[in-house]
Amino acid sequence: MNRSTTTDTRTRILDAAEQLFAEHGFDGTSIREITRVADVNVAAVHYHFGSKEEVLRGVTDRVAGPISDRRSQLLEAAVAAAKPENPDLRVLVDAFLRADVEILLELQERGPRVARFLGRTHGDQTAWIQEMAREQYSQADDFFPLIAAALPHLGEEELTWRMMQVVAVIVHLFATWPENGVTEEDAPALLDRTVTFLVGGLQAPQPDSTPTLPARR
Amino acid sequence: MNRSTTTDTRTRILDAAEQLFAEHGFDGTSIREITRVADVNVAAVHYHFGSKEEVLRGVTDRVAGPISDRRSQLLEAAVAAAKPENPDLRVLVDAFLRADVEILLELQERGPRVARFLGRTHGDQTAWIQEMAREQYSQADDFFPLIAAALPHLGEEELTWRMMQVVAVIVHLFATWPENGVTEEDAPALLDRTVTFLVGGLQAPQPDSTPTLPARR
DNA sequence: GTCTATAGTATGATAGAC
DNA sequence: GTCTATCATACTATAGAC
Repeated sequence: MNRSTTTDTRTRILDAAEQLFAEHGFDGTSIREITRVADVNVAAVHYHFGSKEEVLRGVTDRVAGPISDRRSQLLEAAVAAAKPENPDLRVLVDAFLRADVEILLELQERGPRVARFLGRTHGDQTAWIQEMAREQYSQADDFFPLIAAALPHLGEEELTWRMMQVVAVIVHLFATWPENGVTEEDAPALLDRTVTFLVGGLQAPQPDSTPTLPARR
Repeated sequence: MNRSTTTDTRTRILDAAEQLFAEHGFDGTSIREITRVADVNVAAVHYHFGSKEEVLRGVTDRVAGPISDRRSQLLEAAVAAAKPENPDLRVLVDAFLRADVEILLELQERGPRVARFLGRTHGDQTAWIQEMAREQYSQADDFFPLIAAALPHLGEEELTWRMMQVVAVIVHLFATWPENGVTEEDAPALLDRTVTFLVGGLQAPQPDSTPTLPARR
């Protein structure tokens, strides 16, 4: 009773693609490599997905769903717990990142693979891949007004710029996720240090000089 | 008197490769695409460089030299100006980033191309590309002890981790460098906001929880 | 749904004339 | 140093039998 009899073709393709995209990126992975790892035929990939692009979309979809749900939960909880006039930035940034980390832990040995897949996909500079990645994390935008309220000293343009750097750090965190995974015990420390660094950057004073784009006055 | 008569083959190959690697990355660029843009023959690339890998190395070498020199100068200046017992973190981080930005400005219309090339190369997760990129910026390590002295409240492991995030932000800054470039007037504001964010993160308190790897006591 | 076979094209690299 | 021609291999994708 080996893997190829217990798991259906579509899932085996997704598993193989997830691993290979994580290791070598989209351009660095060929359909034929996927078929070799998945132990399926070339035609099977085109039957189930239609193209290499759609395989990437399939892998992304499978991963984004659970994370998205969890993030929504944590956002709701953060909103419920927040004192509207005195929002706690640390709690917000923590909730933002916690969804990913918790899902990665739940995925067990698949966690590192998914972490690096996310790092690769969100770090990719190819236009359509970037769009796809952002689409699937659009509800992350819901955090923006809350974080903005916690940082009243920042202009809107400055905050937007800083949030992009926050995302860059998180993406880098995933891209360099330890191959052996992160244990349940280590996760809180990882969250703690990351949130501490990001909150420090976010809370820095508004720079004196005029930003490149017109900031809110 | 067109370009192909005024510029030698080797340089035309480097120019084309720099542009294409910046736009599509290493895996996304083929030698034949390079030859089309450079208006040279396939064999010329192999004559001058030997392989696609060596072309990337050639582009990196050409770009790294001037930046490396400038960074050394700025480091020296920062050391000379520093009060040994009270080092100014902001000056150090500024000097670290300023070398790249100044060279990019001097490169004029080639600047955005080089910025994105650097972003791509340093963001690439492929092992040999990562090694190559780090090799060429090894003198960046000279900043470490100075920055460490300015942050005595951080354990060594925590500081190492934070410096990796600093580099990640800078790499992301380059990868998303505006296509139209950054004007001489905008550069100070860009430096200012980036340094402000990074210094904020670096100066955040040491996290309470035990880090993943043993920290210095 | 799964397979073989193959079309049609692109790839990195090299040999050898000039 | 530069070129044409070509090798050997890889690629995405599809047609058509079962």
